Amino acid sequence: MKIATWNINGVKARIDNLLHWLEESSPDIACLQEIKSVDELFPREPIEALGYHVETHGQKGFNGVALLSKLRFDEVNRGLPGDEGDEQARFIEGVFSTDRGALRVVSLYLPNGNPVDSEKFPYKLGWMERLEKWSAERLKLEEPLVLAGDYNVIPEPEDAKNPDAWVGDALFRPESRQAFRRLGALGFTDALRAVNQDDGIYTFWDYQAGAWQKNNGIRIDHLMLSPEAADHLGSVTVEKHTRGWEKPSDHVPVVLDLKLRPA
DNA sequence: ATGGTTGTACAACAA
Repeated sequence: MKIATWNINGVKARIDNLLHWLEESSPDIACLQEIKSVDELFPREPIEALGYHVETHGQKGFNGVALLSKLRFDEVNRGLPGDEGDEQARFIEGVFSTDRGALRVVSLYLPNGNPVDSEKFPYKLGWMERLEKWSAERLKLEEPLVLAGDYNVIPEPEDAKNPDAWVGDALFRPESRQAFRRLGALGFTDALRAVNQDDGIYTFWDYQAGAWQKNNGIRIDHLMLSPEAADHLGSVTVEKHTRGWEKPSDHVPVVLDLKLRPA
């Protein structure tokens, strides 16, 4: 079963690319981030025409996440618990039936956190704490769980072409990296790193300053697996070619093959 | 070091 994550940076600007990618890559479950759309205006019809069920958690203008699935949703939960005042749409969980029982998949868009001297950085760290608490609870279920999305965290210097340029940035601050590592300490596996330790694997290239042409990228889109999901880990692929398409997103899809089958 | 780009119910802001 293929589970993919992709920050599409605006679903309206990216709908042609998205449909082409769905046909080409054909993930069973796709986790999208930065749809930048309210639920009512999400272009669900052409996606449903390709055989996908669509669930969104959107807001006007910014943020917004979605789950597209060839499997029927048994359950959908929107929003990361732990802060009643948080209005930002950054989290959606779907539950599916497989040959090994329930599979939980989360599409998450972790806050960027810049500038670090603003309220945005503590919001990011608070969000990561809430994610940690929520994840620790979910781990008790001992089920396959995939936390997929744009984490806005560069885990290690090897995950950036020019790590020096990111020192002090919210994506590379020690506090952000520590919070990411705490997910590992809880028992989650970074799927890409479990299958490939090479340097120079990136998932994001800025639109500015010729970053793509210089391969000045960073790896910030991650699939974190519970032990029961990691037990079924197959291949992990970064679909870098999509960054060279017309009107590309600044992120590319990361696709995980889990050795599970739909029920 | 600076400036560079793209998206969003179109206007500043986010990244």
